[in-house]
Amino acid sequence: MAKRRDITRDELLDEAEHLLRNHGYNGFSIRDVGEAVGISSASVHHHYPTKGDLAAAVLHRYRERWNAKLGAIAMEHEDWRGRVAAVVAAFAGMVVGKGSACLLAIACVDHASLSNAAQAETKLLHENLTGWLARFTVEAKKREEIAASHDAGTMAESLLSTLQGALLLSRVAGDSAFAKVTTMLADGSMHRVPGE
Amino acid sequence: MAKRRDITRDELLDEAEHLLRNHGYNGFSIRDVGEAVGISSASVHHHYPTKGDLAAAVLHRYRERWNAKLGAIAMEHEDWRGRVAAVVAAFAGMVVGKGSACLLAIACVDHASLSNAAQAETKLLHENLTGWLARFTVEAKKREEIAASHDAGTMAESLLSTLQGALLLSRVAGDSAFAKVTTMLADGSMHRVPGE
DNA sequence: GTCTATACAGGGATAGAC
DNA sequence: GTCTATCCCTGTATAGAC
Repeated sequence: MAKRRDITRDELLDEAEHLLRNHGYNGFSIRDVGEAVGISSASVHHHYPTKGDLAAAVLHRYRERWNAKLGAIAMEHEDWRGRVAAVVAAFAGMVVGKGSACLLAIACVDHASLSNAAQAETKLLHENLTGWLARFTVEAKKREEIAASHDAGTMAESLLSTLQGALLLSRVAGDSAFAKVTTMLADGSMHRVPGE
Repeated sequence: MAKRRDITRDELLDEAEHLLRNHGYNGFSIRDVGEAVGISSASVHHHYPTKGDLAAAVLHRYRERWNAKLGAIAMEHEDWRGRVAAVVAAFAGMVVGKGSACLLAIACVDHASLSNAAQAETKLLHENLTGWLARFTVEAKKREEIAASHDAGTMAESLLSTLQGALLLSRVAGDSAFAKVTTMLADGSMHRVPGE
């Protein structure tokens, strides 16, 4: 049979993303992706010539998803606490459950194994995420919702670091540990209210 | 020649740790370890029968090193800020530079690939690290150096999460980003002083 | 777009000599 | 304790038929 069901690229990316999250870049094979979706490894190569291309595509789609999500959060929430809570919820929702772990963390650990394209996507992913968080921080400072003790870039990096770390550690610490840490974040305990 | 130079286990562990940090568990081979230290893969297997055993040994030694370090910090510093600064410095020293990344983060990402022994070591590593940090937190609360707004376990987990995340992200964000985040941590901006 | 077949490299692990 | 040789499997990738 010439075609079994004409796999869509999204199906391929879904499986690749799932495997990448749970096993790391060197922990899954093109064959694994094919089997999961019901085609041969040769067919996977038809859609994405190399494993590096596949990983770059997965990262690209992931990044776009995050940008859409953070843009929506920026629209839906105007206050700092609301935005932080929404970001935390987004991380918990997009990322926890079927395999936890954010692709950014995975990509950092496996950075040396990635293709140039995938490394570039990783850098962009980090820049986009911190960019949004820094924007939120700047606006919150203008509204005097948080103290201006540190620059926005550093606060954004710190917030992202905590989220990434907590997500990663949840594999040994359990989901409840992640929930506790993010609750602490969302409570705003990281950022002093001005006047104190 | 029967023996070229009688490799010590520590040499093997040094190289294995270096490779594990920089390439992840599935990103290096037993052959790589052997070549780096100057022996064949078969000889590596003589010291550590399986790759899982080797990884478990690396993690075990790493954990003991951290426990020794944190014990020393507990002795040398009595105040919260001093201890946090020392922990941050220890992370920067033990971990940044030749390959950054903490083995705990690596082990979490590659968790599914690890042997039972290595997974158990990972869990212990996490427990030991959070254990020390929680102890520091409890004592700081008693001395009223920090507010008792959250339980010690959560604060410890949060502190460790931030450190792990910042270390990981430094691969794309640069060492300066790690420095800024940890400076913010060491300043104690995470933890309100009581009475505010 | 999918398949089978295949090339080729690399990885984990073992056997047995020295 | 180290070596060489080897087994067997897996991984990436390609060629060419359907």
